[in-house]
Amino acid sequence: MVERITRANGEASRRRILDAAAEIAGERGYAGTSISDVSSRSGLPKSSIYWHFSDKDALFAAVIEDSYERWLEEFNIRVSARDLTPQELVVLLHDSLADFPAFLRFGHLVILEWHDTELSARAKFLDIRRRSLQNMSAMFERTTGVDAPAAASLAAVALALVDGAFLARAAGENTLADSSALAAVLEAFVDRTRTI
Amino acid sequence: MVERITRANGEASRRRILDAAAEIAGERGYAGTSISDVSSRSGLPKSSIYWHFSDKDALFAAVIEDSYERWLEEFNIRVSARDLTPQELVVLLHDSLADFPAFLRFGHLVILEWHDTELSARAKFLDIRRRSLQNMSAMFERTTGVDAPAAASLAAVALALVDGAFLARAAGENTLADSSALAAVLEAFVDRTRTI
DNA sequence: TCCATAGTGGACCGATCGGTCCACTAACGA
DNA sequence: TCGTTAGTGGACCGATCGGTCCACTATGGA
Repeated sequence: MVERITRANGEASRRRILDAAAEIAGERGYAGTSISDVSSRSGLPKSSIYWHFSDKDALFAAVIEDSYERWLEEFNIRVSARDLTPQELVVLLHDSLADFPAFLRFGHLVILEWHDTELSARAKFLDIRRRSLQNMSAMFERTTGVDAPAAASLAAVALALVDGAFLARAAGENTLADSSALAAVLEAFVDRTRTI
Repeated sequence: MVERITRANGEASRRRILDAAAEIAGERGYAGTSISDVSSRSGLPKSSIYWHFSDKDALFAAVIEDSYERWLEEFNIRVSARDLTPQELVVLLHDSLADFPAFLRFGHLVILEWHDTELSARAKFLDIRRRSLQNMSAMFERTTGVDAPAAASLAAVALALVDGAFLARAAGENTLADSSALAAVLEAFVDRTRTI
């Protein structure tokens, strides 16, 4: 039995739905995004959305996964398999997220949004954050030479700075639009950590 | 003509509505909070809500203003009219926001949430942020002795750290639950700024 | 005491919500 | 060529949305 070839139309439609949903969800959050909105922005009827995804929860879980993968792909290109110092990493994170903001915008929203039933999208995003913190921590241990607890603290601070700067951008403030300020902060903190 | 005394019941109801709305809005955001939810949590009928507030937009604008004032009152007690260094301020901000999270939770949500019509709550929160940044900047100029641009950069970094740490707490991470890490970061950055 | 008014209770409105159903088309394998 | 199936179009569902309306109660001032 030959592997069934997926119809070109089906895959393309799934893409259009995910793109439209990611766009709107990054602007309005889970509760603020209606299936009808996704339908009209993607140009596909609601029945197509429910054919590709079982329900709203599953759709937005797929949106998180998909937009994360698309951002990660771009990010990995910029990293190009090097090990990075905290200040290098924070610059790459900041700049790549400024170019592909949909992923983190929706991510931040689902962190803050609670619902009666736990959202799959939220669980997925929290898992991505947890793994990212671990990766950053391990990398910082190698590139700065500090011990594991100090590296974990560095990672937490780096993530907080990136999140905070992203929020400031969303608020229309240009105070941290330049990533060099973040790098300077982390460099000072790394030096302080090393000398103690 | 004697000033008309407001009925005790009316003011108390307004309070209950604002408290209920702030609670739910901090969990679900603007779009995710329905007037029916506010009605049942406050125990007052919808007609009472619409008697006290003209519409949903006005209600949540009042929620931002009110929850800000209540947090600010508590914060000012802790500050006790001193001038603070960046590291002192960030600790007080972090801890007071951990104790009164409703204000910033909803604030972050309305930063990220967009709507067809600009939300009054969002505009109010952005204005509060702007004024806070100015106040922090002026204070840091006095307490650290750096020049105005450096003080503004310090304020932006301090705010980003507080926002980022708050988001990490909302995500259930305890990596930055202790505010001393934030203080250490800012102290290192202040020293670095001074010596340049 | 009696009227004016602040505020409550609840039925009700049209629009929209998430989701279902089913007829239908187009492309594929046999 | 023909039957199967992936995928589309659109009508439709009950529930809930933000908001309105109005009868009603309770209270304070005259």
